[in-house]
Amino acid sequence: MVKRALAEVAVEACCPSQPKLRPAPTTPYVKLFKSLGDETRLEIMGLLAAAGAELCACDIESHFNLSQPTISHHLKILREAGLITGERRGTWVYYAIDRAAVARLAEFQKLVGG
Amino acid sequence: MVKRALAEVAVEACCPSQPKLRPAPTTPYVKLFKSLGDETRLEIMGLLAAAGAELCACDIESHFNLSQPTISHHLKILREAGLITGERRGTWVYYAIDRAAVARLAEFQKLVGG
DNA sequence: GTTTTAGATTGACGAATCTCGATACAGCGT
DNA sequence: ACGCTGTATCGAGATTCGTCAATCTAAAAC
Repeated sequence: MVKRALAEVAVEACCPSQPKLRPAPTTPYVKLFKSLGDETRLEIMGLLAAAGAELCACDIESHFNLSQPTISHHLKILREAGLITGERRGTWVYYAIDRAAVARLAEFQKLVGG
Repeated sequence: MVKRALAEVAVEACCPSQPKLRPAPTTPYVKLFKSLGDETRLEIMGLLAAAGAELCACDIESHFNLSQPTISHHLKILREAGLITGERRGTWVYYAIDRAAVARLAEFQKLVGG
């Protein structure tokens, strides 16, 4: 009788009472992934990675069929997400991949099961 | 004279003529990052990671103050991005992190400078 | 077959996002 | 000081996205 009652409970419940599952905070990564979740911005990252060095904004612009304000906007988003660094030298601004960003990717990767 | 001419060019040009920089294709990662670029979906990933096992949809829903259709929608997006797997067993659907997704994150990481 | 319950789908609305033209700002050269 | 060039910011329009209530489908129990 007891045995049967337990069996019934097991069938009825899909979730055997996990009241307080405490996942690691993922909020810090939202901005990171939101920034990477755009075709143009990802291509900018690929461009900087392929260059292996810093590129000036005009260089990046010339690789797209997008207006200058649009590229500038994307560069700003990448900068604010900590994915790239931008340094003004004279008239031009040079952008490069921020290596700390790669580290944060590794962190998240470990978090989700690496 | 020749020397001086070269110097002038170096000053005037920020981009020393890199006509065909051929970055690795980043397009395949767009959907991946777009899916991760949402607070709720990222938290679902954290939940599944913390569980270390599959969870049924009802379990995931109970951790949010969002409607059932909304969670279902997010789960679909994560599934279509290859980030999680969903398997129906009887009445319930069980979700788990797709380990291949972690591998793709590592790929991208290597691409941008790991 | 009917009822019940877990999930998925549909349609609609508000918010966020991408894009552009126009404009403003920063540095260099004259 | 003035103009010129590279970059950033400011609206505004168009599209995408997150959310919900309502509805539909799938599987199990009766």
